[in-house]
This record gives sequence, structure tokens and C-alpha cells, in this order.
Amino acid sequence: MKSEPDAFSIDDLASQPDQTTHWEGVRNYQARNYMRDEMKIGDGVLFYHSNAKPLAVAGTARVVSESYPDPSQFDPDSDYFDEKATEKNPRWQLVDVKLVKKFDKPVLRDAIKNEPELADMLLIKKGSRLSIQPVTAAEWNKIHEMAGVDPE
DNA sequence: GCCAACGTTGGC
DNA sequence: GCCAACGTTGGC
Repeated sequence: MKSEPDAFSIDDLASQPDQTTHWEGVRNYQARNYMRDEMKIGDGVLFYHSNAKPLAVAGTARVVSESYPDPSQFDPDSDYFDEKATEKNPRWQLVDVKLVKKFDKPVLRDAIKNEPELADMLLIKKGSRLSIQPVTAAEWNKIHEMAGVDPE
């Protein structure tokens, strides 16, 4: 899951109550579908800092809820308000995410690009802007190895 | 700041 | 249903 640290960083996640947040504001159907259809409680999450210095996987988190409607779509004062969404017919779903570990040494995008085993990782594919992307078990393990952290 | 890639909108 | 125009993302 990508986040711009100016908007919401891994440190922000760490400072949330119970180190848990609602992953609000996703307004892309494909990304929504991953949360709605693919993410299950207990799934691991790589927390990636986009539009940042450095660009890096900053740590890991875990999915701790089923998907449910993103409340911000109903809030006229929210940047994420969607006038076409109704309580009966919500458009946008989210999951709750809880911090697992902030990496002592973030895994830099540059390092990922230089790692042959991660050549197929969606994150570094050209034009891959999706804010929520699937990660394979091999990629998950490799990122942990590069971070010097045992995968859970 | 630039711009390529991608997604969405809306007229037809 | 097509597609041009526009807006956004996000690395560089």
C-alpha cells in the first residue's frame, strides 16, 4: 500500500490509537477492488512511501478488518467526498490496517530496482501507479531479507 | 518542475 | 460504445 508521507507516513500510523488506521481516500476502482475482494484479515502489507525522499518500503502492517464502506465518501467536508455515493449504495470500500513494524532501514526503491529477484515487482514497473498492489510471497520474503527483518 | 502513463468524464 | 479532453499520479 502506497502513501505519501506528507499526507500519512508510517510514523503517523505508529502514532494512531492502537497503531491502526482506516485506509481512507482510495478513489481508484482497481485499488478498491483489491481491498474489497482480495485483502483478508491477517494479510501482510508493505507500507510504501511514494512521492517522498527517500522512496522506500518503510515497514509493514497487517489487515485487521474486513472491507467496509469508506465513511469519508459521505462527508461533504472531506477531500474524499463523493456526491454520487450514498449510504445505501456506497462506492468506496476500505480496510483497517495496523502497524506491524517500521523498518530500521527502509528498503529503498533504488535497491529494489537493483535486485534481480524483484525485477517483476509491480511497484517498479513503468507506469504502475496503482496505490494498492498485490505482492507475491517471494517478494514479501525478499523485502524482509533486505530489511534485515524476519518475515512473520 | 516536467511529463509519461493512466483513469475518468462527457459529448456524440 | 467510442474517444478526445482533461485530471491525477508519481518517478525523475
